[in-house]
Amino acid sequence: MAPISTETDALLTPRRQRTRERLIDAAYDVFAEEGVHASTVEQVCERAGFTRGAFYSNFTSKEELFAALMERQQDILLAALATKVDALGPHLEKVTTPLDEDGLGELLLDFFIGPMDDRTWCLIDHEFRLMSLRDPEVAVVFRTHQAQFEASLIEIVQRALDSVGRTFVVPTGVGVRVLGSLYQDMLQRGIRDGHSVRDQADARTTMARLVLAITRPV
Amino acid sequence: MAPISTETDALLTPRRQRTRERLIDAAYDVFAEEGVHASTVEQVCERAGFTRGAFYSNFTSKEELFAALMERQQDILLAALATKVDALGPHLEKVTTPLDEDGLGELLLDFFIGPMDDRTWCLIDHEFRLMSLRDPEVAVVFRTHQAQFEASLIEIVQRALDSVGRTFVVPTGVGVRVLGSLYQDMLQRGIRDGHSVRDQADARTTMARLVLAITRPV
DNA sequence: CGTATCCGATACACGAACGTATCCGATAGC
DNA sequence: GCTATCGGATACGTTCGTGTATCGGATACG
Repeated sequence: MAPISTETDALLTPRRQRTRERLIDAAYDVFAEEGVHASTVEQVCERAGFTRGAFYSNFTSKEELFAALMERQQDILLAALATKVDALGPHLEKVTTPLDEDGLGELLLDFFIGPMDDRTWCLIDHEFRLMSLRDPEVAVVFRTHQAQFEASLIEIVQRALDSVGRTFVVPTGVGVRVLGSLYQDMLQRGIRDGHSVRDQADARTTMARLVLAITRPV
Repeated sequence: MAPISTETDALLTPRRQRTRERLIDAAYDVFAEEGVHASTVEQVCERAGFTRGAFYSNFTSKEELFAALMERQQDILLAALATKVDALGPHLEKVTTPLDEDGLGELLLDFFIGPMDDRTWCLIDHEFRLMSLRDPEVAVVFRTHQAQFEASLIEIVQRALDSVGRTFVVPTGVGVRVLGSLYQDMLQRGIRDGHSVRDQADARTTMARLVLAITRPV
């Protein structure tokens, strides 16, 4: 329950950095499986192939490790989204034909899927949200991440809709949130039911229909 | 981490029942504030005004207590929804005037709000969802609850829409899930930002606009 | 090749939560 | 009103995770 602080000390020997990375990698899996609070420092170290000595040499607490983990994941996520934005440039020209449901669903789901579809990430994200509901200090961090994420997402969805000549009938921010919420919902159902959203055909068509419902030809 | 079993032993003396109730009441608050795993049996007992002796006389584990808690809340929730369904009978006649945004938003939010708007419940529900993502056994219970809840909600929303002469342009189940997802999203934002959804005017209009977007006159 | 430093391993002491075994008071039945 | 049983309190031992203090080996540098 120590306060979360993002201490990115730039002066780290390569060896230290590698150790930290391995610990964060391990935490990513362990936290997802067991839950952050249920996880012990020992478990994380064991999976990383270290003892607790290594941990306390690199982090002061489990909370600091979690903060470092979230920071890293946020960077990865934003980078992935940035890549998708770029990839959308060429895509934007291709779709000039009248759109069909499947095509649009495919198109949009591809942008939601990828950065977010992983079961492991979904679990950690869900717990992060929960923490942010309890702890105002975490809420600050969460809002920051969320804002950046949504900004990227809005840009992507906006471009995607432009490319097929449609526009939201609700404020763009709301539209994106609606799509995001529904996607999350389906994703979690998938996890509970033990199958990925990827191979869930009706998820695609559901998303596609919703998009058609809350957009109109420009 | 003991398996959750719903042991509703009907043969309980009044005294035992009261003790159980008080423990569950306490758990409701403590679990919400601290999180289920972070909470200790001691904390729950302290808030309930008992010692651990009382607890272990009534429950075998924290998990069993949690199961009993969720069972009770589900009953309360369904009862509240049933009441709302009934209350919708008279309401159904009243709205014959052409609907306005605010009116519809008000109408629908009133049905989402009430059973779900409580911060405490939101926290516990969120954690329950998280548990269901990790533990298949919990997932079974969650799906059951969720199915009953959605059935009630669908009935309510269906009636409400009938009363204003509109119908979904997406499958009803999807429509309800979309509304529910967005509501949850706004609710959680409210908690993070420290204000209730109740006094968040734009939440109402946002919901109203979304409803108008995904429905059409019948 | 020797030495100093860094970093992870080992060992230990402490505290917290658990679960149980036992005790004692209240309540119900006769 | 006396007694038996029930239910919650008390007290204990145990386990588990933590954090720290110290040790030992590897790596960099002269």
